[in-house]
Amino acid sequence: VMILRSRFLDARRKRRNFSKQATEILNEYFYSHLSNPYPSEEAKEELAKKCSITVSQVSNWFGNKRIRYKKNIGKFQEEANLYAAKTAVTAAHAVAAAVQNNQTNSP
Amino acid sequence: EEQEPPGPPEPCPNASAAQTFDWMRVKRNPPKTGKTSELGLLGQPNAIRTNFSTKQLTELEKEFHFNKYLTRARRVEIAATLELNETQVKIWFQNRRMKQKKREKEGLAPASASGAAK
DNA sequence: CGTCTATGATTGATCGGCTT
DNA sequence: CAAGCCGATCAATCATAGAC
Repeated sequence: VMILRSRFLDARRKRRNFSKQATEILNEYFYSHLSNPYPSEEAKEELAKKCSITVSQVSNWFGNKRIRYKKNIGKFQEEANLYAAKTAVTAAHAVAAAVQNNQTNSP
Repeated sequence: EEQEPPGPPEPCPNASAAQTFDWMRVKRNPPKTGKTSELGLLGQPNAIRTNFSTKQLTELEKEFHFNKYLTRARRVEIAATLELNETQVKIWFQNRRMKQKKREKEGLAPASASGAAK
């Protein structure tokens, strides 16, 4: 039938994939908050700024990521471990810095 | 009717591998908006996303331009004219308002605005 | 260059919270 | 207490970018 529906109204869907770095930042947040990957409005704004995309795009990204992740957890296992290791290193550095700071600043 | 076919492919629970958190189990109830299926089936709601026709969307859009909010009477009238449920019309307006708000907000400072400081 | 998959966006409808 | 609205999210789908 008129399956030719909105052929031009959807023309705006000329999307462009996000930069590799933006995806990197979004994934880092997603996997480091896997127990509750729902960034607050403030967090979304911050991520949007870091990724140079809009807040809506950040929302879309998380929405798609959450649905697709739970739809096939196995498919993201590799990615999950990759980012888990990365954030672990970051956390370790943070702890090290904290310890260092604590020793230097001993009352 | 929910049966975990085989064992979840995750025989390795240790390590930092992902667990199954609550948000991953969230399941939405099927839509009950659709009018009772015309196909003889009794109380079986459509349970599927309704596809609005171009004509219906055009009319809804026209009405929205006239009024952002509907009165009960107008809603009944439109629902009848477009052969939709009052709920579907109500929801369409609700979503349309949110869409407009989003659009206004985005098309108002795509470039660097100063204010980020908060 | 065509086919298949990954991905961003759109949207009807649901969920929880608050207001009327 | 029921009904409407908001804001966020879900879930299915569209259409294209990218992998092969």
